Formats: sequence, C-alpha cells, structure tokens
Amino acid sequence: MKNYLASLFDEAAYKLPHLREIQISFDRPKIETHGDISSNAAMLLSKTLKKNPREIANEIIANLTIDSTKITKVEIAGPGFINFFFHPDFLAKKIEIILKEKDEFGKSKKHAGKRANVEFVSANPTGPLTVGHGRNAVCGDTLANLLEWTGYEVDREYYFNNAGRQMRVLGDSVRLRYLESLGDTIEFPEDYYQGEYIKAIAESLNNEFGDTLRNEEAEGKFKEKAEKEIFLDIEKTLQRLKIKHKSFFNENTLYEEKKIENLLKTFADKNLSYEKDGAIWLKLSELGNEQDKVIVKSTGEPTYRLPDVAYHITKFDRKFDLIVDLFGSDHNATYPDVLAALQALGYDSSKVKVLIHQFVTITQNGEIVKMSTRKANYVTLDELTDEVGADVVRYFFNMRNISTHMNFDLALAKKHSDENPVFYLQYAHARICSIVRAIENEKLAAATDHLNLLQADEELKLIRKLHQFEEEVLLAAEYFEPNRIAAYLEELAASFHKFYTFCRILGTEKNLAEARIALALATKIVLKNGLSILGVTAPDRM
RNA sequence: GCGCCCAUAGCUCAAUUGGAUAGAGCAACAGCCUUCUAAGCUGUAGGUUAGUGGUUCGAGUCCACUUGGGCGUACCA
Repeated sequence: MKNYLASLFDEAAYKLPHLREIQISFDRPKIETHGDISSNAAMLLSKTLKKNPREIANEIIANLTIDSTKITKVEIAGPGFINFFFHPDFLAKKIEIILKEKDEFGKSKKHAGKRANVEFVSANPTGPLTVGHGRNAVCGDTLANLLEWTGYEVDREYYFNNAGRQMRVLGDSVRLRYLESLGDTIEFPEDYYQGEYIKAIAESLNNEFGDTLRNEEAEGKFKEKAEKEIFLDIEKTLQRLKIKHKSFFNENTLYEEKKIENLLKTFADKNLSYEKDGAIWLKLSELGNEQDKVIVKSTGEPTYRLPDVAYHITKFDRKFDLIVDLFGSDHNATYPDVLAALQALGYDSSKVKVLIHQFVTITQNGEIVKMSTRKANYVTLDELTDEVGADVVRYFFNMRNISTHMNFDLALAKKHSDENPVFYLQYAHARICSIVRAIENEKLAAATDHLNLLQADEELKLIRKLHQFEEEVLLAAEYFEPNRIAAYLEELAASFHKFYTFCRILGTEKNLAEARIALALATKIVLKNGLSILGVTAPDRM
C-alpha cells in the first residue's frame, strides 16, 4: 500500500516539485475511520509555502492519478492529513501472494549480499547461564533471525576469555573441591565459586585421575576441565532454546596471533597512547571521550579495553558490513572507548551497532533475587526452561523492548504459565490447523477466485493485518526491536480469533467458504513465519 | 558528584521513532459453547503518560530542570 502511494506521489512531483523537498511519511492511522493510509505531506509543506495545509492537500490530491479499482476514497481530514481508503478487492490480492510465497513471505532482499556479525551471550565459562543471560541469548538470536529475514548472511558469534582472574579463581575452586573429594580438609574461601557444579567437576576429575592431581596447579587440568565442562553445559542450555553460535572467539587468539602487540604498536605510532606511572594510557580525551584510560597496567597486563579493540578490528578484517554487539547494561561504560579507538584508527565505527539491554529483575515470592555466579545465588536458564518450556522463555524475552527494566516473577511465571500470550498465538495457529483437518472431509479447499466475497468487518480487518507483516519485519530489523514482531503477532492472532468466532466456514456457501479458507491459510503462514523469527514453535494441536 | 538507561490503567507492557480520540494482556465485574478447539469471543470499569517549563501546525515521544529507580563510574571483565 505504502509503496503504491509513494509511486503516485513521485508522479505528482513532476507537477508539484516542492513535494521532493520534504520527507513524506505514509502512516497507518490508529483509527479506522481515518482510512488505510494517511499522509502528512500537506502539513510539512505549509511552512515553506506559507499556505493553509488543507489548501495544499487539495492541490496534491488534484495532481494524483487515482485508480478507482485500487483506491476508493481520498479525503482531507483534521489539520491537513490526506487519508486514502483502499479497495477491498485490491487488498485481498495479498492472500494470493502469501499462499504462493509460503515460508518466504515476509523475507526481503533489502540487504542481500551483505554480511553481518552478531555477538551475543559472550559469558565467560565460569558457571551455568542464568536467567539474566537468557535475555541476551534470546534477543541476540532473534535479532540475528531478523537480519537474515532482510537478506543478511549472519554469523552468530560468542566471545569469551579463559585467561583472566575469574578463570584462575575458578580453577582453584575446582582444585580445592578436588582435594576435598580426596578426603583432605580444606578451607574454601568465601569469594570462590560456591556452586554445586564445581563439586561435580572435581568429582569427575577424581574418577578420571584418582589422586594423581594432588600437586597439579589450579591453572592446569583443573581450569581446563572446568572450562570444557561448563562450556558444554552452556552450549546445551542454548541449544534447548534453539540457539547455536557459528563461532566461539577466544580472546587468547588475539595474543597468540600478536594482534595485541601490533595494536599497541599502532597506537604508539599514531601517537594515540602514552606512558605514565608505568602504565600505557590511551588518549581517549583527545578523541572526545571523558578521560584517558589505561590499556596496559603497570604490571604489563592489558586491561580489557585493549583486546576489545583488537577483537573488533578482527570483525572489520573479516569484512562484515554490519557488526552488532549485544550487551547487558553493566557494559554501558566500555563501548564508547572501543568505538572511539576504532574511529581513530580509521575504521568506520558506524558499522558497529551496540545494543544495550537492561537487566532482568527476578522476584521470587515478592523478594528480589540478586544474581551472582560467584555466590551461586542464581536461577539458571535451564531451571527456567524446565519449568515453563523453551517457547515461553523465548517469547517472554522477545516480547519486551530491550530497553525496559524487565520484571520476572518466577512464582507467577510458573503458576500462570498458561496465561502467557504465547499460547494465544499458538492457539490461533492450532485452530487453523484444525480447520484444515475439518475441511478435508467436506471436499472443500482454499480458493482465491472469489476473494471479493470477503466483506465482513472481521475479514477485512484480518486482511489488513496480513498486509502489515512485511513492513513489521523490516522495521523490527531496522530498529533492532524484536518485540515489534511479538506485538504484531498478538494483533494478528486477535484479528484471527475474531474472524474465527464470527466467520464460520463449514455450513457457509461454497465460494465464500473457500475464500475464507484461503484467508485462514494465509494467516497460518504469517503466524508461523512470525513465530519462526522469534524462535517459537507453531503447534498443529494444543 | 559524573555518565548511560528507565518512569504510561491496581500489575506486566504497547503506542507505526513527532501525528488525529494513549491501547493490549493479567487482575475485577457482567454475558456467550447441540455447529471448524471456550488456551476463544462480547461488554463494563480502570489515565493529569512521575512533576514543572520549553520547542511547533501537533509532544507519551524532542530539549531543560526536578523527583524516584537500575547499571556503570578501576592499573576488574
């Protein structure tokens, strides 16, 4: 609809050149009586032309070539909106297109040929993924899906670091538990990893090696085994939510391939760094940031900033057209430094899209659960998946804008899980499948020869809703907002449930019945496609 | 103190990125199943969009300040 109108306006611009000077928007009015599409062109021009917007609107309309089989009415309303009413037959043609394109309907080639990298989860392997990581995992994967739907080839990437202090403590935690399992009396420090999984890893080392590791160092077998086991668990947890990364990028490779060393040299050569108090500093204040930051400590150890920059350079080297980083809000202070450094080195930092999602507050019986992997005070993502199922987990994290501070009442999620809106969507799909089963006995099939019979209010509203899908996918991808898809699907399902209630198929005259079947099947396709973007199943029965 | 994010119905969240009369779901109340799944539908009630000022044809949305919350603010990641 919008594309069609845009072409009409383009044509009119030959006669009204000032139409080219403004950014015309075509909106879907909230209120039905305002038409299918509304344009604000006249209001935007009223200032430059110093004329009443309604007068301008009249001029514009006079210069539009209106095909009455497509547009039935054009009117000027309110302060100067131009409202367009489309012909129902024209709108119904969408059903044919949907039935033809099936799984492909909604995909676009807008970014065909481009490559995107989406980095998400990226939790260091110190323990199981928590509900907190769940939001990052689900949103990251859904964003990657969305980009794929707009034509990108997407690499899902997981960045981790098995070198730092955290991992040393992890290895030593395992070592102590191992000694304990051998019968030694140990003192387990309070700031070590308290989780039961540490004991399990120690136990399996005991089974495998007996007491031969008594003098092994923490950073040897202990850390190695812990990292391996924990990563296996993380991957399994993600897999349950249908998340699979293409690559796991280890920070270590940046050292092994001398990327850190080279970067330091480049910073020095370009006069972007300096030495002070035995440390190396990056001149971030010259790059527009608040203050200079240390990139190599006086101990000779780099801070996280340095490998972060080096890591992002590898993303540029790997020729991605779009680089997406999804972090929790605890990282919000770090990325401006990385972006500034990249820009100073000549990389186009506008290719990097940093997304920050807010934290999930978990409440259990009215009390806030403070998550800490170290203190083993957390609810794991696996536990949540066990409790409510993968579809609910995925839908729950997808249904809200990533910028919201989300509340998650565990007790409520478990108790009222069947009140989750995801079932509302799935139920709509299952109902259509049920129709399909029922019509087979009645010798009925979908037919698009008499779509003009679809004139009931519920039918027309549903058709209009189907029109929106392609646009919603594009917008959700463009703004990196997966929740738009969830919101759209809820509206679509609502339109369908109303249609289902008021527009029966069995017992209706054949031509109308078959047109309704076509409409139902088109709805089924769009529901399924939308759910697949969210990573949620579309069941045939419920 | 400073930086980023947030504040919308009793609760959880939307609102086409500045559009016309701010919408859903829970919860509450009143209805609808001899007919394709009632995990559904219909209706009622619920709002000074935290507050004050500003920008303009037009503000929940943009700007400034205030209040209240989250996350940061390391030679931790």
